[in-house]
Amino acid sequence: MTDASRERAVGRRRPRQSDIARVAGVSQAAVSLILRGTPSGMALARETRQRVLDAAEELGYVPDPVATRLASARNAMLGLYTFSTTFPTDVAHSYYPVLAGVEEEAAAQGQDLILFTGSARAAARAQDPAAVRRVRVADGCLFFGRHVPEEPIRRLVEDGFPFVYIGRRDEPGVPYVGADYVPASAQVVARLVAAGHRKIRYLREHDQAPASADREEGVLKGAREAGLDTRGLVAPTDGADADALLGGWLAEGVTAVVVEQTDTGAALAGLGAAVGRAGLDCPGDLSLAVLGAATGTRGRAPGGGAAFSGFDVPMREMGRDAVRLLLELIAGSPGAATRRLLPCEPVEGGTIAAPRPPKKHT
Amino acid sequence: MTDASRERAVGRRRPRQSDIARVAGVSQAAVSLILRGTPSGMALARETRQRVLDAAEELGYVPDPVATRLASARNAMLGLYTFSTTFPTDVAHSYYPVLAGVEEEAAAQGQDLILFTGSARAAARAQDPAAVRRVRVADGCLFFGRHVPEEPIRRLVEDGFPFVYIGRRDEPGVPYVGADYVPASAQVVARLVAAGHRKIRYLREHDQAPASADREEGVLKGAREAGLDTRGLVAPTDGADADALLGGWLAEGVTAVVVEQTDTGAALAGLGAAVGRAGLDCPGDLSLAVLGAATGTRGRAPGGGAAFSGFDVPMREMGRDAVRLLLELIAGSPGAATRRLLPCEPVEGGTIAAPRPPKKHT
DNA sequence: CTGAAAGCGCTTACAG
DNA sequence: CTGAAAGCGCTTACAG
Repeated sequence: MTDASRERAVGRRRPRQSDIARVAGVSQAAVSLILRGTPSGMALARETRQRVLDAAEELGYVPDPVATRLASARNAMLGLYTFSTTFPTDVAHSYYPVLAGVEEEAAAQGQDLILFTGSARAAARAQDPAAVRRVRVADGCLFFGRHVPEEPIRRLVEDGFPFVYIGRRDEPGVPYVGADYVPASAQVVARLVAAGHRKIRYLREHDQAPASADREEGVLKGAREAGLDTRGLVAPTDGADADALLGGWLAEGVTAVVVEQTDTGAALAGLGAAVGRAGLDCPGDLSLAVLGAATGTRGRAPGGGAAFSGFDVPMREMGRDAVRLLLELIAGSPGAATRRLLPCEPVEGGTIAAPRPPKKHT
Repeated sequence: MTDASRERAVGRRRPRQSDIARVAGVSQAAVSLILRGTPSGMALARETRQRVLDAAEELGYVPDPVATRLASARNAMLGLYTFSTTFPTDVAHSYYPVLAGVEEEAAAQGQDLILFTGSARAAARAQDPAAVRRVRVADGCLFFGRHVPEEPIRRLVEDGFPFVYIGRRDEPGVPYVGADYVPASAQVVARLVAAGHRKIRYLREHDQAPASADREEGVLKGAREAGLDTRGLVAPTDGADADALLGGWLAEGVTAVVVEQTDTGAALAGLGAAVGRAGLDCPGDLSLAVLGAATGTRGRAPGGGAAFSGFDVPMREMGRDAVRLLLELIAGSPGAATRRLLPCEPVEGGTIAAPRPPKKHT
């Protein structure tokens, strides 16, 4: 068989190890050993190795990740499963920087990413274990999203499949990388108090997620530490009732509002609009603070060009660190804790000022 | 061996078809047939099938996706190779909707996406053929990006690897899904002419990409068809010299400017700023048209709140169609043409008006 | 130092 | 109608 006819015989089909073996005149197993650079592979005759390497190059060989994985080795592929579309229609979607961080670190670590298209449909009937189960084609998987099917995840835990949540989770034993909202939120309240505010309100969305629970906990903690009255402090909203809420608060003498910023941005958008309609100046008439905008995607205060005061969520870093943790889990050697909370950077911003009328400082 | 001890022997390990086979007293292959509900599976004795189904249920069997994919010779994984980071830092990056379309269609077709991260960067700084070759782990691959290494791609063509470009390409034989810029651009000129403009300029970026070439071709075509003088019509810019260009044009009596919108948005941004600095009203003093903003991410005209007149690039649809075409290629049965141009939807917008002073219409 | 064999968990022809 | 066999493309012991 000539080289030419041999190549033709291989045809359109992807080259595999046995093709290389035939060309190089060695066994298929030897090809595997040599290509992977294992000790036993390196021990083979230098000239043999070169022949194999050349043949692989010439044929354009690339290992089949599925076969590799089945034969129980590593893929160098990390899964990314978002419980919603990965590329949301809303371009400014708040969790985007997380994905950028994931991609960045994966690239740095030489890992490719498999996007498990959580077919909007699958999310709806998300209890379908098969949908989640296919993440096994990767060495490990990152999960991301507020609404998470519990049952399929539990199975993954049982099977010992390595995965990491992006965002804190309540379920015991589940590794995650989240943001440390409690102290960050408490500190925002402390700043308001330091500026002279005593009548504060916290506007949060109607949403049950660990991130929301943590922010509220932090706000309450901050209020208590400052000796503030926490009755009526927390006000859930969907954004539509902002005018009424704002009106009531002004009448009560509220001078500062803390707002939760989440995916939808509904609470902040609603309040911002209400402030505008009421013709209020921020921070002149009312101080505002926002809990958790993504770094670099912060909004602007109503009317002014000032950035919101509050803190940033280290989304990019969360993505990066989640990749690192996942890789540690895959290697079987989690270096540090497997449940991590990253600090949120305070943002000075320009929406906090002393309350009007200015209180005389003692 | 009792049933109990057998079950214990199976232990923590996930149940597989051979376990079911043992319990139900049939062959492993029969289990596969029955579980998959194939014709041959359905043909088996009703009672036998029930026994297998029961055993599967009892053991909590779920098929291993890795093995399934290996055996069925399809990975159900499509590559997505972007010649830059997939998740760009700039959230408003213009090609984002394409990715959304890709994800959407992939999900609908039950395909997962492999993001080639590390390799992308390596390819960029090395023209490293090995980097691009890695895409062969997928069943096929989508390529996307302006700056594309040619050599590795040629290699893929030779090997018969299925792939599709998103965006028109000049290389013969390369399948693509692009936008039909020529007629869309010509039509924009026609609209300007219909509004009474005779002195028009086309501002394009310094960039050699098929998309840019097509737009220019369309503008020239439109101008010729309207009997306009095409000398001096086209002006390349990097955005920095906008003031000078604008000044010159006004002196010449130019009443309308067509601008190319690309990734960077430099041309449009530069001109918009210049118009603002000159204190001009748009479209009162100058009509503007933009060639190719992504649907839903259009900018706003300087000063006013009006959307730019021009056309939309059907980015989302390009992404979707590229997935469809790729799947056809993988199946070996391209239904329609393998080089497709999708129509661009005209955008009425609010930046085209009759030139001032109004010309008397004959 | 080298090669042949078994196995990962499935699917799919192909004999009885 | 049913079952045993081969094969998907790899890895990893294990003989020579």
